[in-house]
Amino acid sequence: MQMEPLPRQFYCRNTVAVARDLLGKLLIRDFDGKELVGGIVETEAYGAQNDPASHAYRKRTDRNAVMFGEQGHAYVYFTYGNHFCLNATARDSLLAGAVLIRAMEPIEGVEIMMRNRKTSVLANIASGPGKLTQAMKITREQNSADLCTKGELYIAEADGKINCRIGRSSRIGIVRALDKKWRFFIKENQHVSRKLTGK
DNA sequence: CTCTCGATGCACT
DNA sequence: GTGCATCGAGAGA
Repeated sequence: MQMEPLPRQFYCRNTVAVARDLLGKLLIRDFDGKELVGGIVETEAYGAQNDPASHAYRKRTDRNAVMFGEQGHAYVYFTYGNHFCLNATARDSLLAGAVLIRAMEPIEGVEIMMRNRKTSVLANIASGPGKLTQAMKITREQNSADLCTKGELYIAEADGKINCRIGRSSRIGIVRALDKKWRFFIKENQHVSRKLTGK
């Protein structure tokens, strides 16, 4: 697949708008000479001082530093003792911001993803933030990677039109700022939306 | 099918 | 010491 990365400009906008617009884009991982590709189907926006649920709510630290840096970079963090989560940094006028990429639909390199995930059930390959990073072998090593250049990890426009309905809700797995409807997902993917909302 | 609960490591208080 | 932007096994229905 020959795909051009999304321009830096794309990420230099309101974080919530970027989260919505990342739906349907392609996440591309160059791993060990193989290309792993997935279509993004679920995202969440995280802000700065305006967002009590964000890692960047308080101050800049070693962990969240990337969220305060240039837009269009990967912010990867480790959580719950087992999992990595992938974000794309994005913001306009705020101090910090990022979009959590929660789920994707495997498109290319599916065999390798199955091996990484130790399952052959397609709907279980990347239907969650921890699963997605496991399928694509994304770890802290990819933290701060530039998503706007063709490298080990980037995001590109998909071919053709994405014809789908977009759903919106509170964010998952947090207890603060539940009034903010900053989670976006492609409705057609019932596996993903059902599993992750628990409904 | 749904729900509960333990694992597990690290950032931050 | 506390609390996670989670996952999957296992139990119950």
